[in-house]
Amino acid sequence: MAASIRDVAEHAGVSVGTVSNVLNRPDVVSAATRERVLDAIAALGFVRNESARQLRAGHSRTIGLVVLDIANPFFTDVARGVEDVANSAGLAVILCNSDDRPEKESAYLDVLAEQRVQGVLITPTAELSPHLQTLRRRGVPVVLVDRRAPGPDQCAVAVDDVLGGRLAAEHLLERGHRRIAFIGGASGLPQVQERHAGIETAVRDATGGDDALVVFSPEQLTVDAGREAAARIVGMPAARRPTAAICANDLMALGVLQEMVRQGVRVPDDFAIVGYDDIDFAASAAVPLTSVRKPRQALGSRAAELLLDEARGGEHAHVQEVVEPTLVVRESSMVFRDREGTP
Amino acid sequence: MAASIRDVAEHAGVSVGTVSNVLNRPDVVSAATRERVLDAIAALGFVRNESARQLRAGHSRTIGLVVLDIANPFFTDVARGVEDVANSAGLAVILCNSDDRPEKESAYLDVLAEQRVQGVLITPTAELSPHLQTLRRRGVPVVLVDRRAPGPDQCAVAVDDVLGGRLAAEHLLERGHRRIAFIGGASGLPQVQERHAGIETAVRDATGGDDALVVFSPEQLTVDAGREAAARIVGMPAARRPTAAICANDLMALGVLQEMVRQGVRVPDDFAIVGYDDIDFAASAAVPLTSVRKPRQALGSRAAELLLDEARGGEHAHVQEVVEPTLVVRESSMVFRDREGTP
DNA sequence: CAGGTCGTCTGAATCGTTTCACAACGGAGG
DNA sequence: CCTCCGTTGTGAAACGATTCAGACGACCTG
Repeated sequence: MAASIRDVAEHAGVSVGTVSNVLNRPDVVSAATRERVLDAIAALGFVRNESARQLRAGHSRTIGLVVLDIANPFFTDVARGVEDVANSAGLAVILCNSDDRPEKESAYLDVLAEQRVQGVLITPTAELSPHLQTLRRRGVPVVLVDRRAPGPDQCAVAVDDVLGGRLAAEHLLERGHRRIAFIGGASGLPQVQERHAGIETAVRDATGGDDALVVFSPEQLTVDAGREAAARIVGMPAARRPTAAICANDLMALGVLQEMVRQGVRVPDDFAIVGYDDIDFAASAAVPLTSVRKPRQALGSRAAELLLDEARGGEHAHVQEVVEPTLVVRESSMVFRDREGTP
Repeated sequence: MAASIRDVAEHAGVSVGTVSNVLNRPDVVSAATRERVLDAIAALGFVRNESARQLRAGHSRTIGLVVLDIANPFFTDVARGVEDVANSAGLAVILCNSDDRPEKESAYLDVLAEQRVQGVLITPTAELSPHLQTLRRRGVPVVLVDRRAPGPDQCAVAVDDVLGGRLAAEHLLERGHRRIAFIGGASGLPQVQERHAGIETAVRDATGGDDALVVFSPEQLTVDAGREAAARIVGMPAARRPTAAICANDLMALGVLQEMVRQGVRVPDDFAIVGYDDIDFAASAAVPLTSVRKPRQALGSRAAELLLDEARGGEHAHVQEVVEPTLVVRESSMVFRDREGTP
């Protein structure tokens, strides 16, 4: 059906080797011949067959990216960072969505192995899949994204989530909150556990105990889960009810915000909310969300750079980067006096 | 490096043909031999080489999906629909983001052609790229998503955006609005133009003229663009200032909402907003957005089904589907009396 | 017992590209 | 005129899986 390099060769009256040279090393072929070959290519509508190239080369010109939740804008921003770097290196990205489910993750890792991707970028589910180990044993570089490496034999670009949790908690504690909810997930993601730990430390430092912290662990880290948690908070007796919440991600924070508003709870006057990730929608919520900012796109591009370096071969020093998040204070956690500038 | 089918054959003491049979037609090989081959596969950690399969097969086991803006949750929802269908057919999806730029789109179409994808799903930029025609001439099925087909020789799953625009406009007109802004894009996307046309019709039917409609055409359909348009609206003299806006998508609507709130304009009491697409974030905005709902995920899955049907070969009747959107009324367009239930 | 059938396995051809050793040619230098 | 060299171009051997015609027994049937 499709024209092959051989058809082009015949049409141009040269050998297949020459056509290949025109394609890959145009300088070694004379201008006249090159012209003829190029004409033939245009005439036949020839398009290189990547499969054949890859077969010969032993590897493909793609990398895999496996994320936890494609519906979370955090990950689309990461993906964009990855894409930019990969594209300028002439690589395509195969984007896979594990939905935080180990089976889906494993299935995708198998697909990527069969595709002979040059490397895999992954924000893994709670447990590191054995398929990841297998991949690495086969010599496929794997870089963890938004997750610390388990050892020094692997690259990772992570965020200091203990610090992130601490920043969020200290911010609320400074504003006088003494009953704070942490709305995290039950999946056991270390990122979330670290945030929890950071919050606990800050709370303990400020109050001398854990009593000020109420933990909610919904199944998933979604907007709906945030809504439900908010409903439960509103239903608590006033004496024990938290006055603020730190959410494990902005999706949940938006859910909390929405439910609070729906129930007539004023944000931030009656209830303060701090999110995590600082996705764009956090700033565009009608009550803009205070959030712990991670460099979303940079996370992706940096991880991709490390992956490409490792894939390029040569000496490669594994790097475990941990970037520090910052707190972006917006209206959702400002008590009224702050807005007015009076003490 | 990696074990090939030949290594497996040697290790198991059989021919390569037999190994291939174990992989593809396990029933034609005796249980004993199958066992031996399976053991060898496990022992060597053999993983099929997709490139070789594809080369032989003449096509890959992937489809391409090209979207206008991966940061827009509308498209991630579409992508999820595509993914579900593709995965259960054993196909992988290569997700490409054109950013509404024809050059990027063309570049990605070239990549997809080289990958010998089984088909391409695309929400194209304003002009249909010649690369699309080329693809189709090469026999690669192309299905348009959220865009009408230019002719009957092609599948498409579109939305009746004239109706969508009309629904949005009638809703506002019924509530008494007589100066309405349409915040669309300058890129010339037919979807947006149709919405515009539907709005114009409704306005003309209700008021007998075009005077009630003010059109804004920002460069892009983003949150920021929405914010800027809102700022311009607020800056207009009260006599000419619209009392409501219909936005070409929810991203812009969220931007408008945010800026209005920031400027102290009450939504919906002082200004009503209607978005388009009904992304999840529309409902979770603190002033929940009225929006024109499109079946986002279904759009993707239906398009993928059509593509697979066409790719499967056999007789395939091209289908141009046009689904009807519905208006989801939420708070952002409810005037106060509506909320209270009084006329 | 010849001939046929069935189940199982083999081996070679094939897909389209890249790569590399080598051939052909022309010109420069001796 | 011969040799040497650089420039171009050739052609065949990979890469790894699939497929298909056919080999080979074993078994059945008339």
